[in-house]
Order: sequence, then C-alpha cells, then structure tokens
Amino acid sequence: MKDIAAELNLSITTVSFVINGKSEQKGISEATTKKVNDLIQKRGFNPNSAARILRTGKSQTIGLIVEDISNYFFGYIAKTVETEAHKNGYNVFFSSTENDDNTAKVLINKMKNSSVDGYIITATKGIKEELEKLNREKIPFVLLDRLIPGIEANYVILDNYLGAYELTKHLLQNGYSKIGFITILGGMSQMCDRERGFEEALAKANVRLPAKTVLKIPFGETDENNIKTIKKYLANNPNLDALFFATNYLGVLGIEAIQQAKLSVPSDIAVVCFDDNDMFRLLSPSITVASQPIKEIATRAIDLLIKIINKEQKEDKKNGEIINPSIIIRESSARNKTYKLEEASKN
Amino acid sequence: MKDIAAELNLSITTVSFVINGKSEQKGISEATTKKVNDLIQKRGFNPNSAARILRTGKSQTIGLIVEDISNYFFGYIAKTVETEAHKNGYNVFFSSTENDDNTAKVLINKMKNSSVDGYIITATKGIKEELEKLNREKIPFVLLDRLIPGIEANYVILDNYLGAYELTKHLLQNGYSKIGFITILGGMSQMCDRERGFEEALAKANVRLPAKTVLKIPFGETDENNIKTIKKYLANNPNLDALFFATNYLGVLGIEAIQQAKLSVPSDIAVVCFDDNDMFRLLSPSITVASQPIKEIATRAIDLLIKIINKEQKEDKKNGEIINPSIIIRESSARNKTYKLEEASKN
DNA sequence: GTGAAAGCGCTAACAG
DNA sequence: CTGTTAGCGCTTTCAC
Repeated sequence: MKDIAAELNLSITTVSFVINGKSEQKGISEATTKKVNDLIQKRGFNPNSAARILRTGKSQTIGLIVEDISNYFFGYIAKTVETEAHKNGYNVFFSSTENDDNTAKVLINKMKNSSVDGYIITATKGIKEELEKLNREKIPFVLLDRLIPGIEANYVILDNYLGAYELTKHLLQNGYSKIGFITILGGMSQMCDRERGFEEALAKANVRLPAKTVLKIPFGETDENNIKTIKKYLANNPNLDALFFATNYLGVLGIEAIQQAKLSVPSDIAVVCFDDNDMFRLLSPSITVASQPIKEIATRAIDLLIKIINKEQKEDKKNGEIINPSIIIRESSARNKTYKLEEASKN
Repeated sequence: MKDIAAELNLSITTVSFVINGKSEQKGISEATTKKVNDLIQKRGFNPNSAARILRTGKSQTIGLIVEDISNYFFGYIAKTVETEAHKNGYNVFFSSTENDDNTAKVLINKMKNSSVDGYIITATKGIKEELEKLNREKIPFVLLDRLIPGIEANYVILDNYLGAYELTKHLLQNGYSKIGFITILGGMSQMCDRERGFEEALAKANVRLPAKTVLKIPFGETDENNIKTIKKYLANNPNLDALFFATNYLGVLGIEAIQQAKLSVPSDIAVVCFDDNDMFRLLSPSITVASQPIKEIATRAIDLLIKIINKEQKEDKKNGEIINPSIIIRESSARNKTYKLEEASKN
C-alpha cells in the first residue's frame, strides 16, 4: 500500500480509502480514485488481511462446524454455505466434529483465535458452556440442524417431529404396524424429535410396541460393527414388518444389513429413512424418505448469520427458523399386491 | 498478553517466550514458566492470531480447493485433510471451484490474502498462470487428483491410466467388447488418462470401436439434461453391451438413465465406473468400480504439503506421488447367472 | 533470566 | 480533498 501511495505521490490514507470503497464518502476525486484502482490492478496488489483483521477486529470469515463433511447432507450444506458466504464477501473455515464434544470445543476456540466473525454450528451434546461463552462475548452464531436445550440461540432446523410423524403415519396407513425404529444413542435434539414423532404417530393410531423395537446405535462405531448390530437386532425381532431409520447413514448401514440378511424389501420388511440422497432414489426398491431442503436450510442459516453480524438483527432478539421436510414415497414402503389392509389392522 | 504480563509483574517478552514454548531455549526459570502457563489457563487466554500472522507471516492455515465438496470423493478428501491438518496445528480454508476457472482463480487469490501457508488444489483447466505465480512467489502447493501440463508442481494423483486399463480389460475378459465410454467434455488430465487407458486396453485386444461410442458430457449441465443426453446416447447406440463411466457422478446419472430406459444390468448392458461409493456397493446389481484409496491420497497430499511448508523438502525439487487404484468386481459386469463372481475377483 | 522497543500493514480519527 | 499519526497484539533483536 505504501508503494502504491509513493508511486502516485499520494498519502497512504487516500489509497486506503479508495481500497475500501470510501472514495465518495470521503470526497476523493474520481481521477485519483481511478488512478489508484488502475495501479492496484496492474500491480496485482492485495491488502494484507492479517493487518486488516488486527486493526478492525473483523476477519470476513465465518466458521462452519458440522458433524461430518463427508456425509452428503453436511457436504451439501457446506457447499451452499460457502457459495452464499462468498457472495457476501466472506470466507469459510470448516471443520468436522465427528460428534465429539471435545473436538467441537477445540474447534470453536481455534476459530475464535482466528477471529471468525461468526459461526454456523451443528452442535454436539456437551458444548453448552462454549455456546454460553459465545453469547456472553457477543460472538454471533447460528445453530443448524439441532438445538441445545437451555441455550438462547439463533437457529435453523428442520421440523423433525413432523417428518417422523408423517413418515410413521405413512407406514401405518400402508398396513405396517410392527415398526422397528433405529436411531443414534445419546442423540441430539433432532434425533429426540424424530423419535417423539414416531412414538406419537403410533400412539395416535393406538399401536403399542415393545420397547425393545427401538434400537440405539452409538456414534463412532465402525460400519462393520453397526451392520452386525443391526443384523442381530433383525434376527431378534423377526416379527417386525417395517424399519424406520432415523438418519441417512444408519439407513445405508441398515440396507446393507438387510441385504446381508437376505430379506426382501418391502415384502419381508418395509423401509423408510430420514434424509434423502441419490442412493435412496436409485436403489431397487427405492427408499421412502423424509427429505430435507438442504439448500434452503443452509441458505437461511448463512443469511441469518450475516444479518446478525451486520447488526441488522438485534443481538438480544434471537431468531429461530423451522423448515418443513417433505415425504417422498417410494417402493420400499409399498405393500405387495396381495396385501389386504383389513388383515394388518387386526394386530 | 499485556494483562498477563502486568498481573505477574513480568515483561511481555517473557510471556511471549513462554507461550511459544521457548522457555527453555531462552533460559526462563521453571517457576516463571509455570506461573505464566497457569494464568493463561485460568484466564482462558488465546493469542491473537491476526497479530501473530502479521508479525510472522505464517498463518498456520492451509487452503484446500476442490471441485465440489458435496461430492463424496472430495468430501472425504476434505475430511481427511482437515483431520491431518489439525494434527499438525493447521487450520483449513476450503472452497469448491465447480470446475470453473474464474472461481478457481478468485479462490487462490482470496486465500493468498488470507496468507495461507500453502495450498492443496484440484486444478481446473485454465489456472496455469496462477500456479506459475505461486511457484514464482514460492508459495507451496500440492496438486491433487489432476495435473496441469507444463506446470512444475508437487502432486498426488491416482494412476488413472492403470485403473481405466484394468477396468476395460476386465470387461473384455468377460466378453464385453462393444463398450461405450462416457466422460466429461474438456476433461482434465485425470479424465484424459482414463480415456487413454480405455483406448489402449481396447487396442491391445484388437477391438476397434466407432468414435461415436465415446460420449463427452459438458460440466455444469443440470442432472436432468445429462440424463436425457445419456438416454439419447443409449438409444442411438443400441448395439453396446457395456458402459464405462469415467467418474462417479456420471455413473450415478448413467444408472438413472439406464433405469429410465428400462435396461437390465448386466444382461442388456454391463456397467463399470471410476470411483467407488456406498451406492455402487449396495445397488442391485452392485457396480464394478476402480476404487481410489481416498484417505491415502488426502493424507499423502497434506503430509507432502506440510513437509514443503516446513522446508523439509527442497523448494525446487518437486515431488510427485502416483497412487494405485484397485478394481472391485461386482455384479454389474457379470455376464449372466452362470458367470462366477468369485473367480473374477481372484486377480 | 528478563526487559525495552521496533515494527509487521493497515485503518481511521484528526488536522489541515 | 489529502496527509499525519497512533495503535491493533504480537515477535524478536538487542541490551542489561
């Protein structure tokens, strides 16, 4: 910057104003502005962002903390967040927590050092304190996909209850009533809401299931072990006529388990799953799902965050957005042709 | 830092030395060191990284530029890079190019402003100049997945030629010789290598195909249009007995097109694809693939980059690593029921 | 063993 | 309309 100023016989201030687009505001002549801009172009000058951050305290960077970037849902979230962030002049730091509290905490602090201007966070269970600290320090963040009870926060989440409720209702209407529910152990809010939706749909239909038909799989196990667990569960619950997978990666594992157990879908067992992806659509039979409008979720989250950063939104007035899922009915939950609705409802 | 120093009646220098783990080297007493560390812990003090970057010129950040973070291949690359980077004390900036030159250029420059210490780049075709500039400025980078002709660079890529050659050989050995090859238009080195592998395997077997059996699909079209294109291609080439998809997302689209065209795999047409994923494994019939050891590729790339950043590697001695793919034979390329999968996979 | 002080590149208040 | 200047928080040389 100094060089530019020297070369044009201008003060550093002038150059700085031009760079920051304050020519007009500061009453700098068009000619000067142009001269400066041209030279900047020619020299390929880039303002040093470290200095700028140091001076302004703003890094034009947002931190994105997801559960697992290699999961399609989060990958697509990340892509959308990034695109939208760039549109608004922000860079994105991303990281995966692998659902580990400690990793999440470390990440939040690491990003804080890097002076991110705000966060989008898919929380893990035990980071309440960190979030409270962010609130105290007035560092903006938006919770995505899941909430932490007792935390005042801006958030964008899906109506998980509704999705699970409808998916379950769909199964019931198609004559499946002995439904196994496979979810994550120690799940966060989104998982609890899905379970609640499932249970209330059953309750409303006066269907009662033994508790053991809910299978909770710990996070972080190997795929192989999880498949084994699901296979064992299937063997122990031979009377089930449908399975509800509460999240996409469990669905994938479940399908593998079902294949290995040589069960036919849906004639032996129907399948529905939360979250859609290419695979569920192309599989034969294709899988009925509750689909999340991922792009919308991500866009809303980043837009909300940027609004907060720019103080267009009052700090103390938190804002929550709840997005509706859509149920996509496919082959995996269609009864076979000979099936009679009356018979099933006897159970 | 100033506060810490003041509170302990020490100079800022001393505190700085302790923070940077130079107590010993600088001959600071154990007692002092401990006192400082304890207070830092208690206060939750975090050194301001902007200031540090400004002073040292090192940001402990690496930039990861991929084609599309929502693609499983790149998502998994990102996850691995990130994990490995954190292990080494680095943060990761990531971005997707969507295979667009201009985006890629902008990203490289944006990251340069943010003083990344180095890059991992999946190049687009027209960023030769940018890379040359990086070389001139001695900013370390590692090319991943694909090369740019005429650029001196460190790189980690797959042996794409070999993968395609073997995949084609497999088809030929199983009696498929009228093989359609579906790839990206204007593809980068990795795509060219795959095509070359395909062609040379055919040539070696003395199989000659009309040119029109190679279909090149432009990047950036909608999925719908691409599926239409593939369907039209299938209709125009009814004599094909196998399809070779040169990359995973084309394979997915292709499978959808094949389903829509009501063709049976492999009896009507066999299918093989580059890159593996859950879907190809679980589909029925499952898809034969050339699988990339993604984790290894990512790990090698980040390790190589860090080595270069730390000057453990001479700047002017570029280092290239070529990783071997493995061929995973599945149902989609089995001739008919009498064909034995086990036999084939022995290789 | 420890401290003083310069300066990284930029912004912005203030002074002309 | 433009220039002077302080200072953001840290590292590091040099001095004691």
